[in-house]
Amino acid sequence: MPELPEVETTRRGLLPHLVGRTIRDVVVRNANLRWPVPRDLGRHLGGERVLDIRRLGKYLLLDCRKGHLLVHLGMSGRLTLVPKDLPPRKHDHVDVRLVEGSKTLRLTDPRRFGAMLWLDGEALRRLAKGRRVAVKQFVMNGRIITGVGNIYASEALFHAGIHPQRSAGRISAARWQRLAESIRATLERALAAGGSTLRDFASADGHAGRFQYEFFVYAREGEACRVCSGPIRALRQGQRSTFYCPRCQR
DNA sequence: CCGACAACCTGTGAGC
DNA sequence: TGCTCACAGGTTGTCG
Repeated sequence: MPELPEVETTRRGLLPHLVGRTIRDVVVRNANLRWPVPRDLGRHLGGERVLDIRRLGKYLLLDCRKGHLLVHLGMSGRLTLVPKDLPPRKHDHVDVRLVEGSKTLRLTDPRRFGAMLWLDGEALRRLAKGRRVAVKQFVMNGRIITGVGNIYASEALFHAGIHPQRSAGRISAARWQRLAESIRATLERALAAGGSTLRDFASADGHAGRFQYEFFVYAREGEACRVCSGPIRALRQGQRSTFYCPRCQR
């Protein structure tokens, strides 16, 4: 019966058992859910550590370094920790096995309206295929990626070495993967620094953020690139300012 | 823009 | 007991 309270209850139940744990591999017994479960899920997830578990609406996201495991419980799905040698029953479609410990994360779903997908650079590349919109506007599109705004789009593109005006559909798979990881890493570093304060942001206890001191490009027009020493440039895309290094970003 | 509806699939309970 | 039917938490895409 997974409506929001059920999904959130699942998230809270899994959190203390999964965060910090490393995934060994994945067993897909039946890939026929709402969308096919990727056969190579184990290749992506094997060796990845679960950094956090988040909920977006009724979707669950297991955050890892290289991507995110998206789970939807559909109409009849359950995500439970079971003893690792418990034999699978009829509707136990996927097991996510952990490196140490005695538990396995098991997806059960009789009606198979649920979903389990791996979100990474390759997923972004597929969404971007054929699209001529600039990559910066693409990553800021809330229907594609949630939560990437103007500052962090510029910073992440710099770290991925991608020019902000490049068409989203003209970026190679390897560079999409680099960008996906760079977005996650940039957001995490900014979070650790308490966010960025340009003029008005303050945290709940009234303190300014500190990430603005770690900017590589944002609001640094004319200053020296911290990597190549060339001048940082600015431009406008869709009424928003963009900062980039023309030498480091292609 | 909206609402209606179909599609995906299995299990359960009601009614005959 | 056994069969058929309606209906069940969700999401997405199409049609009017």
